[in-house]
Amino acid sequence: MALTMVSLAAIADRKPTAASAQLVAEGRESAARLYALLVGSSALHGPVGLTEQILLCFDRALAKLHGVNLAGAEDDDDAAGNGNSRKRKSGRGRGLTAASAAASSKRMRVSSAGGNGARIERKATMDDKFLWRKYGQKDIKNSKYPRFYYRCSYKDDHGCTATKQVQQSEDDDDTASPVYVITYFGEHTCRPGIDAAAMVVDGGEEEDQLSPAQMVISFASSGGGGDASVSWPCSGDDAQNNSETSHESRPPDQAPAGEEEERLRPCTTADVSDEPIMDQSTPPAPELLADLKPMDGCLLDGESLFGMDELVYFHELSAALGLLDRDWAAPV
DNA sequence: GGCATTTGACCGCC
DNA sequence: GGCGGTCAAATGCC
Repeated sequence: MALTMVSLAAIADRKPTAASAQLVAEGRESAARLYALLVGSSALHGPVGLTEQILLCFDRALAKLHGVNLAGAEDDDDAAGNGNSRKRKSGRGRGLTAASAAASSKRMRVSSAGGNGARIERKATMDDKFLWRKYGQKDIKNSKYPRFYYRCSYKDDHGCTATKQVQQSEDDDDTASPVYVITYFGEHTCRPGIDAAAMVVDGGEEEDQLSPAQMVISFASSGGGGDASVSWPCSGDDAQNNSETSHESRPPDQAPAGEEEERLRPCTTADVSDEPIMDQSTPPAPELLADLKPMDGCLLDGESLFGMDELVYFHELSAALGLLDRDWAAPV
């Protein structure tokens, strides 16, 4: 189940293609048929709930494939600067192998409104509960901004292999808040039980880590105008360490009038229910991630975070997109 | 002095 | 040879 959801999220974050959209649509239709069968069996509440979640995730994937930015997250390939980081193939002899890098890479996006570039960059990209040490910087071909390389400060002390790469997105040049794409590699062995990368995918599902998961997190501002959604494949307790996620953070000193860091909170289920999901503008301070409540229904241990009205919405959306047969069962 | 950062050089893959 | 990732000496900061 978790693997399914993560895969769907991964699909959803890639650029839409007719082929992939069709595949997702077909998968969605199959899930719908399964749902219809399960609904016919009154004693199958568990499977029904799971199927509902599958349908929701398909809907989200389809919506993204067709440019409906439900999660407010841009394509991470573009965000990383023409996708170079995605194409990482060689781990080099001294570093991560290609396999290990791909196995555990997790990405997230962090934005921060203008101002002191260096300070903001650090503020926006370093507050993830881990102590990082910069060990390199590299200009990336066809990318306007350099890529920064960090490793866990406890690499020497504890042999911690966790590393991360930070690169400013070129997509947001025209905005006041630069967006940083953070890619995590390896695991934090310095703090047993905590792994900034692995946290993204549901714990214990090794398969999930065999390919970079594409998680999307967006945040709403309580002040309005900020919409939000989160695709969160792990429990809320792990929220602070989620990576391969997208979120934007706007430091308080650069926040628009009336916004303060304390108000920058991740959206909750209620946020999503109340507002249409199109884009995020006011992200939380990373430290606030610790208090995040995951709101995507994908992997929340049997708890669907979407109401059925939302399912209908996605159903209608998919139908409007012309991808799906209209006879698949969307429960109301 | 200790630590983190910077930056040119090096390595390995394609 | 180009490229991305890492190393390690030099440098800066506290």
